[in-house]
Amino acid sequence: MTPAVAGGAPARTTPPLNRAQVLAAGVALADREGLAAVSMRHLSAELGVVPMALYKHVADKHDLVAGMIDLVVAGYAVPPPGLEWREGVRRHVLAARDALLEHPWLRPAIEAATQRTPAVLAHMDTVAGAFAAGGLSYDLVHHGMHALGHRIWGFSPEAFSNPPAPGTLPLPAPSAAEQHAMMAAVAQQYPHIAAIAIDTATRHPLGACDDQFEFEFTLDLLLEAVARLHVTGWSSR
Amino acid sequence: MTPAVAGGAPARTTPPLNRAQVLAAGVALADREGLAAVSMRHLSAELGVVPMALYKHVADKHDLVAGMIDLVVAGYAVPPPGLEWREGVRRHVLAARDALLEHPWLRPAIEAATQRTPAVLAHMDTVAGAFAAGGLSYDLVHHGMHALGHRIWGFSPEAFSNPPAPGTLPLPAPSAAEQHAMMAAVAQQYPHIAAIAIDTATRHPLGACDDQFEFEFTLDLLLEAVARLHVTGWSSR
DNA sequence: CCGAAATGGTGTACGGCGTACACCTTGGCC
DNA sequence: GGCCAAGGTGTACGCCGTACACCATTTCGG
Repeated sequence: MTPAVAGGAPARTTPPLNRAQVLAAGVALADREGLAAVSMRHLSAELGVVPMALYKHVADKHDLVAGMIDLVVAGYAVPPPGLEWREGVRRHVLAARDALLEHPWLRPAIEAATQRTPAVLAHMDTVAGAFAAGGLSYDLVHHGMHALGHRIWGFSPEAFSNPPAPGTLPLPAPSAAEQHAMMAAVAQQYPHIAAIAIDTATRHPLGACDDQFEFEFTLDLLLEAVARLHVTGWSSR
Repeated sequence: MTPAVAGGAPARTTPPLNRAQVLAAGVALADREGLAAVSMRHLSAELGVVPMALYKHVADKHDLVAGMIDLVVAGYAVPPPGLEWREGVRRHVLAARDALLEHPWLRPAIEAATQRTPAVLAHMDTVAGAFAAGGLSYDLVHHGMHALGHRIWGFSPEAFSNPPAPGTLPLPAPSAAEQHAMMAAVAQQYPHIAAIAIDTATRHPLGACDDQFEFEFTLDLLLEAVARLHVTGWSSR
């Protein structure tokens, strides 16, 4: 009742939430249980609060995940200054990839996102700046950025299947004979895919594709191709 | 009552549905109203049937959209045989792009998909075959396919914003003065993006990016880079 | 110091979603 | 004629996002 000091009314049992805490909790929840688990109800429970309380801090669900994306993208590591431009761009992209590997939900979230948020724009600007530091024309920077595409965010657009994804296909493992029969059938119908699989198996006996290698392979392919255009004075018109 | 001929009982007022009809109706609905409008309830209503009836033809929602994807991908145009390999791959990818432009929902659907279905595998096999027709090693074919990534399906991974998307931002258009102020602020914070925008504006006075040009630019960049690796005998090990 | 406003958490309710489950009708076949 | 599978129905459940009215606490200008 009396104003200050202490010992009076319960004041406020817990300090009020704020947007940053909500977003951080969202990121933590997505890291732990996946993007699908980030519902307003689930997240609010996590914060010991009723679902509608979140709407005091985020406009709606889209704003929530946009904020989560922003939070992670703002944390992308920044390479040291003064690098040769190709190395600079390369480091930026690989730094983004590092963050992305820590937050597997980020990729689908970015793909589904419809708006560009501040940190996201800032990252794009930074990468464009890394190109421009090499003296490339903004025309070439522009097209080079398009060529990198989502690689700017740290992931490739994979046409080949992702790993089965946790929670999918709890089928009993097929027997060895069944596996053999299936592979034979696949080889019949998809001979080139089979040939690739065989080639890969002989080259890397233990596992499937090396994602990191594929990523850097294409990244360097693109950077080299852009560099070649640069030295030959390419222009889009 | 009596068996055959005609004129007896109403028989069946409508012939029974089948999977193909359900998938086709799903594609048509997605074309018309977008992927979000394809719910079991909505689609079933479209077919004059109760929601649960669809489950007699489709295992679940995922199976439905997988089937829809399969249906469209199976319809990708096939270039004439006998082309030089780069041109063959190029045509396959551009044919995929054509189909994709007719079905804007396909891109998010593919991105969200978790399983590879038969037509999808067949398309991958076909493209791999187009590479292999040029005598490229399967090692290089493999990495070339990874480099193409989702371009195989006809779309690039665009880091730059998609068009605002129908049904978004019904804000009143900002006044000219407001627009000017906003652009100035953006130019302050994102100087390189601003520089790109200015360069593009001077180069193509009328519109934003030419998506088709960007797509083919990167496609050709990659094909040329792969071709260069091919002639120099590249290998991943 | 008081009262008003702003801030932030609550409770209820609605319409939509995917789908499990039990049921019923119809058609074809022995 | 009787059976069975195929295909359509009806009901119900538990999720989802969020509109809206309400209440508690803090903050702040007069």
